[in-house]
Amino acid sequence: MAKGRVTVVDIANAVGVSKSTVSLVLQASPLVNEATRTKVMAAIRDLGYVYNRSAANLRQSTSKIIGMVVNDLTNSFFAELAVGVDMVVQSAEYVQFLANTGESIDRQREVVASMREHGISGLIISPARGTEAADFKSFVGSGIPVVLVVRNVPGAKVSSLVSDNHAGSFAGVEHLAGLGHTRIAFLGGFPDTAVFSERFHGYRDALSRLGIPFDESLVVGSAPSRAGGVEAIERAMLLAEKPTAAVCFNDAVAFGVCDGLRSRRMEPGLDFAVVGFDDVIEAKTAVPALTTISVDPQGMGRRAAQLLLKQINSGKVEAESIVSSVRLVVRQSCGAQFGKAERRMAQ
Amino acid sequence: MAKGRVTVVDIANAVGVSKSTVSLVLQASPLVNEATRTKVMAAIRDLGYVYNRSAANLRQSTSKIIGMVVNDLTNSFFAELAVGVDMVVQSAEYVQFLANTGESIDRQREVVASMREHGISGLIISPARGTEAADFKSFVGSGIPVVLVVRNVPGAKVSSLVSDNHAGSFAGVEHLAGLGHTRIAFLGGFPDTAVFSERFHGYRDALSRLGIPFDESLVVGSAPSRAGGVEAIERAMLLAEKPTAAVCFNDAVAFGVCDGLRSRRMEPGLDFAVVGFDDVIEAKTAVPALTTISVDPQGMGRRAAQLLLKQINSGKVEAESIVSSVRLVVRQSCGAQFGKAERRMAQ
DNA sequence: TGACTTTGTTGGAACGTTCCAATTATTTAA
DNA sequence: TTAAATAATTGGAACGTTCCAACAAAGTCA
Repeated sequence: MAKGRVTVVDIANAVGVSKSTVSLVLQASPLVNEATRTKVMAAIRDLGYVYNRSAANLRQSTSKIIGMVVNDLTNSFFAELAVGVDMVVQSAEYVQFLANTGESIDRQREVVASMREHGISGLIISPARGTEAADFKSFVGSGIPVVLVVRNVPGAKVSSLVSDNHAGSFAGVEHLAGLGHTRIAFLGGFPDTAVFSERFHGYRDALSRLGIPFDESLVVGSAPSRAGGVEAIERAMLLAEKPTAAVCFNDAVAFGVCDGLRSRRMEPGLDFAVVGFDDVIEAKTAVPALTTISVDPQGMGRRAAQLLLKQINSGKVEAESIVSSVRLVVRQSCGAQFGKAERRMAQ
Repeated sequence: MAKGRVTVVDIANAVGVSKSTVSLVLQASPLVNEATRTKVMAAIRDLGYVYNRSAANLRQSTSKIIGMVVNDLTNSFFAELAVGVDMVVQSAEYVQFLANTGESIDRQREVVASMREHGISGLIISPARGTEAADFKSFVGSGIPVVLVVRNVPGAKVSSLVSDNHAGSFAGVEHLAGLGHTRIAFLGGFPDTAVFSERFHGYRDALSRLGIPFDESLVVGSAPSRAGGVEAIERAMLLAEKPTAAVCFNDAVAFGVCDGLRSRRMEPGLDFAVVGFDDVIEAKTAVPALTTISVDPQGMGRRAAQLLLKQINSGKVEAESIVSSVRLVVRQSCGAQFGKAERRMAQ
């Protein structure tokens, strides 16, 4: 009792077996007799034993821990991504370290190093802007699987799971053009990111496919946030030839665009068509409900975790690149529910 | 090289010192000579050594890990709470296990047990509904500090950090009454939670202090979400004597209430006054900007983490109960910016 | 000079588990 | 009856670190 902590050998003594037997019970081994198993279990309960995974990890040199690093947890897209990961990680009886980098590359380096010291057996990361392939060298060197999610890092020899950004904004533009729009803006996002570039090229390629001239002044970048969206639509509305519709970098921007429209007494869906990107939960319940490109962040989190666990279990780490398909979800913010006559948009 | 992993003894051999010396270098001990320190550091870099914290934990029986459990990470209030915790945890060079329970008590029990097995040295938890004091017995027994955050659990002998819910809704009602309202509803939230009861009593006590009769039909519960808010305002508007204003259970509900008002062609702030609770980031940028009771979830997360770290470091775990003060933030959704004549609300 | 102190360094024993090879007890096969 | 197979258990060595007591070398004091 005086000793700090109850260990396997304590329960072994209490029951009158060896620590090895207790260990076998803990691992649910079929080798141990039913009678002794129940006795051991009883002692475990009575003495208040708690399993020490650190010790086990040390011996086995494998842990049931995975690392999860996101660049912005306050963005509900990433929060849901984390929830998706958490779900499969939990049901596989793993536990996750979660860290938020807030786009800081230094912070990212710190937490990733710390996780590595703690012996994670895999890492899922939505990398901060400016992450380089070299940042994962240490992992590929020691055979620890890494899954890049949402954002890819060129040249990194690790797996990745990203959404089909090009196809997504392509579909958004097609849809708006089908409603009669020709002045379609592309709003929000930082132009120096891979995701922006993919979504932007989808937008541009759709325009050219549809024979709509591309006008550079209609693409206005901003922070990928609600506040950024407000700012972007304000800038776009300063143009001589105003847009009548917009494909937004993401849903946060799209909500900001709606806010900005309202404060100039325009109703999204009626006076201006807005298409978002991501389909966060609020998109469905907002008023007007947001027409958006559904990426299903939670599903993406689940798939990323499954991919990672598969690689952990198989032992071999061959990088796999998955592009997850997206689909357009038509709701109200694009005005598709109105007849042409009812919409008040210039076309 | 053939051996799996580089250890302290490998670098000790490479440099020509003992493993003890290498260990001292790793701990930045002042006892070791500057020359040998630099030699050891060089070897660490060259051989690609990575520190094994599991082994260290085993020996020291203390870890640099804390556990963080939240009931709903998809709610941005809790996401921000987690970010706040993460900030101070990271800068204290700890790392956090984060798990989401989704209000499931079973899941909560599992993850908490798992974290305990992994040797966390403290736990911050926003408990799922139905959590009992007994669920923390194992922690108080072994002297591991626990901080309950957002929701308290009666009878639990652990620290807690909750916001002043009573004062918050009291202030909300006072403000609305000051604008001339007398039919003030209390919308959203599950009535069987402690937070609901505190916020509801603040509402009720304010009414009685102000001499406004309490009308039970004006309090309508719902899920504490955006969808729940839509539902709650719809039910409230079915009343013969409709409310003209509402204090909402939280911001998510308040946004839902705004959505619901709009879909019946009423403008929040102009036709109906809405006050939220929590002050999530979107509250400021939404249109109309939400008048709300500011709780500062990120700050709360930071304070909770500081409290926990203080207890971890001091070694003594005396339960501390902190009630964090709140303040009313007046924005647009309550209509305070308009003169009495401009508001279109029945009063 | 001898007795101390200071500055670095060190081997070995822990920490709590798992794994391996060895052992005993029991059953089956011939 | 003995040999072989099966079932259940076991002691001890590992895993990679930290801590402790001991020690050597050099400097300080009177």
